[in-house]
Amino acid sequence: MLDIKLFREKPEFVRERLASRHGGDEARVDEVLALDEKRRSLLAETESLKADRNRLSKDIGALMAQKKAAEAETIKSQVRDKGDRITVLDKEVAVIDAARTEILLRIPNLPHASVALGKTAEENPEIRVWGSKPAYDFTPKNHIELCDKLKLIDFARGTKLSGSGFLLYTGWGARLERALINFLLDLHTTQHGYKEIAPPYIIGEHCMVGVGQFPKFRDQAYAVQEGLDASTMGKLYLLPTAEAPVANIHREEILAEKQLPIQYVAYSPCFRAEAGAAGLGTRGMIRIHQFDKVELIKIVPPEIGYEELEKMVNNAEKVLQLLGLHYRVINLCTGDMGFASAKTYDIEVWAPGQNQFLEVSSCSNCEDYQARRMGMRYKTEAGENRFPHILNGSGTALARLFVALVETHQQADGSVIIPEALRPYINTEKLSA
RNA sequence: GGAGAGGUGGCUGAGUGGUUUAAGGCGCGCGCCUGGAAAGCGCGUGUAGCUAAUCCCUACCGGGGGUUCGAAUCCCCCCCUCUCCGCCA
Repeated sequence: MLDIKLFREKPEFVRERLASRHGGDEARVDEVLALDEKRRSLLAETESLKADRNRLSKDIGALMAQKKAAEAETIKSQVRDKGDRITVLDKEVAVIDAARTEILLRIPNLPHASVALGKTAEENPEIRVWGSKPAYDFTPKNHIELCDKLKLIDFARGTKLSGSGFLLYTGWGARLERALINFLLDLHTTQHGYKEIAPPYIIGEHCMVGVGQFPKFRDQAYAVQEGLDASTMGKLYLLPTAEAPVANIHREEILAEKQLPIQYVAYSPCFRAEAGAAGLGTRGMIRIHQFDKVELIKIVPPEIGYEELEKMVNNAEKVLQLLGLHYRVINLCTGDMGFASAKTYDIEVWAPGQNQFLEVSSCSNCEDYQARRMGMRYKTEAGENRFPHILNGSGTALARLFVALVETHQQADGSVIIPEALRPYINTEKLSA
């Protein structure tokens, strides 16, 4: 969440930056400020009453020790009234506090100054392009046809098991998926300096709040089971991305500066309800309820947040380069950015069978927005506690990578050539029927 | 799932209703001492809120609620850890 001090000190700035996103949230700035002011004045009154009470209670203690029970009783009756008033005020403060927090949790991060102003995806600046669209002397097939013919995926039976939006990988398809996961994990651990993490796939609500999924996007998550809620965890949910557990690893901790930067890489399946999303219900692998992803997380001092973001994008690009895939990097404009992000690069890979670019990676610097929600800080050498920048990026998403791979490297006869870099993981040079 | 024991600062470990304003120790920082160091001695050493403020004040002893003038301490609910039993890949 945003720093409440920023609202007090630069309300105009906050309004303007919020308006540059989807718009609408800037109206909440005044609500926050009104609640904050109310809260502080109540707090001042409550705390001075508490100070009185503490002092008088101490006097009672002293009188009791001197066996002056009658005098003690006199003071007690005075204090009792203060106590009643304190109870009332405490409740008022709690209500206002909860309301203020509720609003703050629903206000998105502010876009970084370098982010282009814009409303829709059409206004996202293209940053760079790698390679070019591959040429074919035949009409390239789409992945659905290729996967059917090569029996990599059994779309019909996947739907039979779990409904539309779920995939059943079979034979070489399952093998290819596993090979890609291992390839990605090895690349990022051995070449890019990330530490491998295998997180739980079922996570507490507080993790979802921490990364900014909740409360706003609650309807996009799969809840595991009613009645299994724990008081400190809240309900349990299937993770929508490994970002949720992994970014939260150090929540409520104070890290030492020398521990930073921290770099984690984690494979996990990702579960998304995709309520109301376009493109679901159609066949294929582009938008599904469960897909695999290898996620990159960095926790870094604010000074290097943006250089680290550039490095992270490069780390993700390396995947596509090694697999011989054509892609472009775009910078999301203010109106197209995700909730918690201050700056986001998307990587889109070319899928010849679809004749379109597919988003396979989204790399964001959330600055201290998530760290505040999680209570994650680090102590500098000078002894100051600060919020670190938390970055997340896909390195990369699997189902669409699978699509781009088979569509790009397809041959006239419907077979698929496996790129050199992937062969150690799959033990074949070619997938054929 | 059942039974029992626990959860206190960076660590260790006291504390069963009132000089606890969380003792003592370790660690860490500063100072004294020293040719220099060790030892010794002295002072300091959590988080957050409020604030012009490192002063003061308020809150925080796993989490939440309650009793009381006053709760680390008493009561209730929950979470977690450990040991044993049960179940189990």
